[in-house]
Amino acid sequence: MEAYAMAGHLIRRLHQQSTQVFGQHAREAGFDVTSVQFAAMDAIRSHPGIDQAGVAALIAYDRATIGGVIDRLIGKGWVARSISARDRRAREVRLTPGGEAVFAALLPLVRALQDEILGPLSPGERAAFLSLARKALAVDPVQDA
Amino acid sequence: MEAYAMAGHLIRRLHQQSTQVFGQHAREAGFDVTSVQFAAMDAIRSHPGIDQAGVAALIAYDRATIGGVIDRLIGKGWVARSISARDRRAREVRLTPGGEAVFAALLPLVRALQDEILGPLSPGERAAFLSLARKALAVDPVQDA
DNA sequence: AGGAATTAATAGCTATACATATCATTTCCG
DNA sequence: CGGAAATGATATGTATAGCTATTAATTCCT
Repeated sequence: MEAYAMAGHLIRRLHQQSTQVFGQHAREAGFDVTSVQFAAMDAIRSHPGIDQAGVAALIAYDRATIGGVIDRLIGKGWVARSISARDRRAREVRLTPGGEAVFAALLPLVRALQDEILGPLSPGERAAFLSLARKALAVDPVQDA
Repeated sequence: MEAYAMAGHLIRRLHQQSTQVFGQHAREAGFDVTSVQFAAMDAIRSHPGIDQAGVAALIAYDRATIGGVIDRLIGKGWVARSISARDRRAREVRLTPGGEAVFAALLPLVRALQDEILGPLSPGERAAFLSLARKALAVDPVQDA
C-alpha cells in the first residue's frame, strides 16, 4: 500500500520540512528558538498578561505542553510569568523587553522564510495550498482570536 | 503578525489532526499503534529483511529515531530483528506472523480514515491538496522506493 | 453558606524527532 | 595490504506533543 504516499505521511513530512527550514534560518541568524517557541511568543505579545491556558488555546497546544515551552522561554529571559491577582490558579505571561527585542528581530526573518517552507510551489500554488489547509482545519482564513 | 495563520503553523495543526484521527480510530479498533509505527510496518512489510537505515530512508525518519520505534514494535511482538550476515553492523528487520496479521487488520482501517484527515475538504479539494503537498516536498507522485 | 463541579497548572509517562558523539564494522583508496 | 573515510547502530540530551492524575483555587448550584 505504501503508507508513505498517504495524507498523514505527507503531512508529517511537510511538518519536518517546515521545522527544519525554521530551525536552520533561526540558527543561522544566531537565535536559539524553535517555531513553537516563536508562535508562543507571538501569541503572548499580542495578548500581554494572557494566562497559559489562553496561550494554549490560541495556538492549539496541549495545556500540559505549553508549560514546558514557557519554562524554556523564561529560561532564556524572554518571558516573565506571574501569578494572576484575578485568579490565583492562573499564571500570567508577558514578553520581557529582551523578549520583545528578540521577537522584533525574528519577525522579518520568519516572514521571509514562509515561502521556503512550501519549497517548489509557485505563488499561486502556495496560496491554494494554504487556503486548502485552512479549510481542512475548519478555521477562519484569518482569525485574530 | 499572528504566526498562527502562517504556513508552518497550519502544517503543525494538520499534523496534530492527522495524528489524532489515526490514534482515535486505531484505539477504537483495539490496536495500540501510532501512525509512525504503522508506516514503519508498511515499509518493513514491503521490504522484508531491510535494515534500519533502509527503513529510515524509505519513510524519511531520522536514523536515531527509528531504533526506538522498532524497539517498541519488537516489544509488541510484531517485528523481529536480527544481525545481518552480509554486514554485521546492520540489523535486519521483518514482520512476525503476528505483525503481518495486525498489519492486515489495520490496512482497511487506515485506508478508510484517510479522508477524515482532510476533514471538510471535498474529494476534488483533497486530491488537489495531496498533489500540492507532494510537489511541496519535491517527491514523485507515487514512488515505490 | 457549603459541597460539587470546573478550571489552571504541574507532574509523570510514553512517543516522536533530531543533533551529536561513540563504537563497531566495512569499504575505499593509495 | 593498511590506514582513512564512510556507514549502521546506539547512547545521550533537548524539545515537542499529548494523556492521565493530582493539587490548588474558583465558580456553580442548591
